[in-house]
Amino acid sequence: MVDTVERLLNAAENAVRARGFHAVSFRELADELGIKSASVHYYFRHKEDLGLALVERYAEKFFTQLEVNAANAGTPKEKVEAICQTYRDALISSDQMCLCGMLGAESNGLPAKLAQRVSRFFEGNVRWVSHALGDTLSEREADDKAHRIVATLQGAMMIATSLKRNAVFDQSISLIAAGVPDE
Amino acid sequence: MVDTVERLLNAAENAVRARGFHAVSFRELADELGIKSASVHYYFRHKEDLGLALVERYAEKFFTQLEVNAANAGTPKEKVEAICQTYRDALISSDQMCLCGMLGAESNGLPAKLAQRVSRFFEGNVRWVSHALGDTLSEREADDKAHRIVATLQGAMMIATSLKRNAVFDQSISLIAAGVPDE
DNA sequence: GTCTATAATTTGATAGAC
DNA sequence: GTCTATCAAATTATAGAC
Repeated sequence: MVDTVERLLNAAENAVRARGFHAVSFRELADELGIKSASVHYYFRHKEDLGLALVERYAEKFFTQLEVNAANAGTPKEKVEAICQTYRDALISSDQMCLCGMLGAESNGLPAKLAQRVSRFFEGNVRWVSHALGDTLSEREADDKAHRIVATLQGAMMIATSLKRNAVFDQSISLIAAGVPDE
Repeated sequence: MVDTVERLLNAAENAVRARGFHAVSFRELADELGIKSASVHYYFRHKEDLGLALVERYAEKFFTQLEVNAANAGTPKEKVEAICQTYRDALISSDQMCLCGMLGAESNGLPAKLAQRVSRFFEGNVRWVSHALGDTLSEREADDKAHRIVATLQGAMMIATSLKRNAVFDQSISLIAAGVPDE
């Protein structure tokens, strides 16, 4: 049997990405694992702790996978394609939007520390893209473009989820790489 | 004294845009208005009814304002600038993201009818932009571009909200109009 | 680690008086 | 239209036995 913490995080990530932080309860997660809600509290004393662990694990996995996808990317365009691919996998494989996209939307209703951790995820995203764009652009241009790319990826996931059509994601991001220098 | 329904919708829209549908309660809204939660149920029997009224009013206001902002827009570029301005006003004036952006994220956790109404909002958005792009583009190109523009606007609002920096919205969308035909 | 039991609060919702 | 009163269920969380 897999580690209980991991099973818990899996169930919680799934539930939060589908319905949001406030719509997920300890009891529901416990039921899914066949344990009691008191046992969930044993691993995560407060719901905020669970949220933090969730984002921590998600961010780690995301950036690790991003490095894998970008390993053979030389040009800025290839690097941007790599992050698009990383986002795409997150959506397509689970049919759910980004954990941080969900939590970012709910931001003002989350415990402060959790909201802050989520915003760090986005800062990391933007920094990665901005750096990937290379130095053919001014710092300001790269920063604007990076913000736009991350915003488009996140918005595309949300809208694809709402419309229940994953193809919308591909449509929305199809033109991203076109605007990026091919070296 | 303003109409109670309107005050209720104002309070609810504010709360939902800040924290999400599930994080808002009838009692909280009642307290804000100085009435009892039973009275809220008098106007909206079920929470789903409140949600539907919220989106209905939001969409109506949005598209009305969009037509106002686009009244003197001739070129595709000017029309796209008009929808960017409409989004911008929604974010800046209230420091909150789009009601439908929030509900779209929570989509899988909402009553089916409500989720469907939200998706209609996005379809309307995309259709408007696609039409605004004119016929210098192929239908497919216009559709892709429209999806991307709406996705970018929504994602930009979410990320600006998470980072608590409205300037991020302007940064993210600053390059949108540049890619649109100037006639 | 997992459980039972339970506390304290909140939630959506309804019945019925005024 | 607004209220009091109330319900049944759900929620986060804790104490303490095994």
